[in-house]
Amino acid sequence: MTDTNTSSKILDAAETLFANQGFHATTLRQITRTAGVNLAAVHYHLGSKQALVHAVFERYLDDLNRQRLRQLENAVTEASGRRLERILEALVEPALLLGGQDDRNFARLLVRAFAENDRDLHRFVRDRYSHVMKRFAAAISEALEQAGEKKPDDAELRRQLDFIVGALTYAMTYDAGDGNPTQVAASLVRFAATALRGTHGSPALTPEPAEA
Amino acid sequence: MTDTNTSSKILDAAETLFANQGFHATTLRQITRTAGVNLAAVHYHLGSKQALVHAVFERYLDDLNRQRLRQLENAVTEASGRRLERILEALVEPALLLGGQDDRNFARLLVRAFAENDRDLHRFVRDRYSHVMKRFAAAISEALEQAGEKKPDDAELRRQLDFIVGALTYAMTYDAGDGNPTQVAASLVRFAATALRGTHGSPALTPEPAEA
DNA sequence: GTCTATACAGTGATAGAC
DNA sequence: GTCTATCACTGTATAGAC
Repeated sequence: MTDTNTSSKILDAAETLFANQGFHATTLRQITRTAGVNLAAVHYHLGSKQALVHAVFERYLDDLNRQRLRQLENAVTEASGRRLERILEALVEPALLLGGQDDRNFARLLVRAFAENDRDLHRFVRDRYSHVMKRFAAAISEALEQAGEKKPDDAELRRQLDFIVGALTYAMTYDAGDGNPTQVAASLVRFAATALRGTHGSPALTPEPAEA
Repeated sequence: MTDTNTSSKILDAAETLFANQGFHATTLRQITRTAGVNLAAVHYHLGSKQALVHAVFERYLDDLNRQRLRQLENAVTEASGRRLERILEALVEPALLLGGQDDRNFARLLVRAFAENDRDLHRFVRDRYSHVMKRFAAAISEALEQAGEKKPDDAELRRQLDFIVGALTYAMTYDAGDGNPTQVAASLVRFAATALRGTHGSPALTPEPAEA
């Protein structure tokens, strides 16, 4: 925010303007004017508007996932009764509850504008943070295995983690008036934990889905 | 597709180009050239590029939700054992399995570009199809109530339906290679049904979330 | 009413001087 | 590294022909 070099000034200005106006509506001229740098500087330092969006996105998500992993480290030491919930909270809470209202606005707009700029941004993000999701999948699998009767099927668990991330991403787009984020986070954790336990817990009662 | 009037020609050309290139990358000049009409025609008939996007979006989602409601009508007549699954299939399958590969590509891109053009497109869609979600919420509530021990809490059920829609929306953005849509649909239905039954079914075993 | 030709201000990008 | 000048192209608006 108070960085002095040109790249950081551009990133900071872009972050603020994107949060208030969205990606598409924000022009490079606005950004460079706000940052107090020349228009051409953004191309020299970042390459293109699309690359600038990537960079802003990356800086935000790097931070988010760092916090998730930190919270996950504490969660996996939890006694088995609530461990699954603690793990899911580590996934959900940094995204929904983090920071002040400004941060939440930014998160919301960032996610809302997810698909705006290029068609493979989604894939870019998924690849960049796949190790985080792998880590969560492993922790969830371990928690279920310890509490349940069998080792969860990996492919099925991956799909389910995607469902949770999808629900979370959708919830991140809520406007301020759309509901209490604390309540939403708690509901999502309960929803996900119940589904995970129910589909992996007791083989006799929950038949495997037909593997097509 | 074979409509002769100018409006339909524009909508058809836009639909195809959007599906192949995304909203943002597609220019009005491309659209009008493909449609064989004058550039100004899009403003005369639709008003703006944003309005054109709305119109294309609307035409697609009207169709999708019509099919959902039709499938829901059959689902609610199902015997109670699998009724919840049938209802969830009515929500999920038209979105994931519908039509040929072109339709699926279009659905994927449409959803991927959900937030692209204006910041309240999300809200626009939610408002326009809220009656569909109300109908599904009522059907799910009824199915749970009949099978379970108590009437589900409406606010909680609404949140959960949002989670399911979020997971579904996310799954709609999968690329062709990302997984078998039939498998994804089946997994999502099972995931959602398990969560719904588990959180609303037996009060003693599944404590209410703290209502903040 | 419907469509065409034309113009306009603003965009992202880039070559080349400093 | 930075800046100016300039480019092709964008969405939009409108005057006027059919």
